[in-house]
Amino acid sequence: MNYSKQRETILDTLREYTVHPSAEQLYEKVHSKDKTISKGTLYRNLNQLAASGIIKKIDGLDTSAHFDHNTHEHYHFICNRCKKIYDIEKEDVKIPEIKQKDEFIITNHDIIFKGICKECRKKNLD
Amino acid sequence: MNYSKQRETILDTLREYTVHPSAEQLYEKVHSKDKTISKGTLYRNLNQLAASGIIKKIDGLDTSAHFDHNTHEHYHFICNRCKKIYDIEKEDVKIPEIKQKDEFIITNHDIIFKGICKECRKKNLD
DNA sequence: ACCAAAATTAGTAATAATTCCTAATTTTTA
DNA sequence: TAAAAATTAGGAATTATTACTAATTTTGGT
Repeated sequence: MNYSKQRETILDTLREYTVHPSAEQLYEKVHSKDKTISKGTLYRNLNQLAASGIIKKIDGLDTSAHFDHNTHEHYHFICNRCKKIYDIEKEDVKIPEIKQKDEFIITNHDIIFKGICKECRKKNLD
Repeated sequence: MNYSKQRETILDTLREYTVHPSAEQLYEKVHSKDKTISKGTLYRNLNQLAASGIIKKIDGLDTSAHFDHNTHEHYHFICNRCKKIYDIEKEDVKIPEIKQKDEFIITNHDIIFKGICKECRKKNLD
């Protein structure tokens, strides 16, 4: 991968997030820094960065992909009400182990927990 | 939910699958039975059926949602090469348990395993 | 069975997320 | 510093899905 100013801006911007933005959300922020960066460039770079393992692409959270600069293995929780995405540390989960039965070579797995977050639960009690 | 002939056809058709078709794949088959069923009707019904727990909607497998008539809890494996989706029985997985720390009320979770399936592995050895 | 209310439909338009295309520019190589 | 390779902006195209509307079907009470 060659250097490009645009890719640097995109990666830097993603790294400012503690949560995991969608491409659209990231675009807003990237665009506010550099008006000339196009969506094509954003998507291309996010996919390249994910393919080379520098960032992570998370599917299945909602209708769009989300991106995460935190590459250490961890899982996610999405609140069904507010749709916010929280990190679940791997240390807090008993990691699933699968009896492979010679059927599959499993290289990775994602766990997505769903439910109601503390904040939304509180709101409901008012 | 009222009865409708279209919904019956859609559900019957989904139940013919052992794998989990996308809406598009299902549409082909449904359409071959009844040319008048529209995509709008298909999507609406799939979402209604999923909302009422009669079927399951699986996100995060690829770019589209997939649907599963098998409502007993189980996980999925998707092959990175052929993109086929296999069932992983819950009995074959040590279920993850999370230290909730009072933060979340977890109502459900999905696990998606990724890797290479047996068939694709074989092909590579030829 | 009959009828009004509610639910559902087909078909199409609209939207959202993402990829593709192309000519121009930038980066790397040597 | 010039040629080759990679990357870009911007817009068109594609894919997946939802929204809209007038017509039809289903349902529950009589």
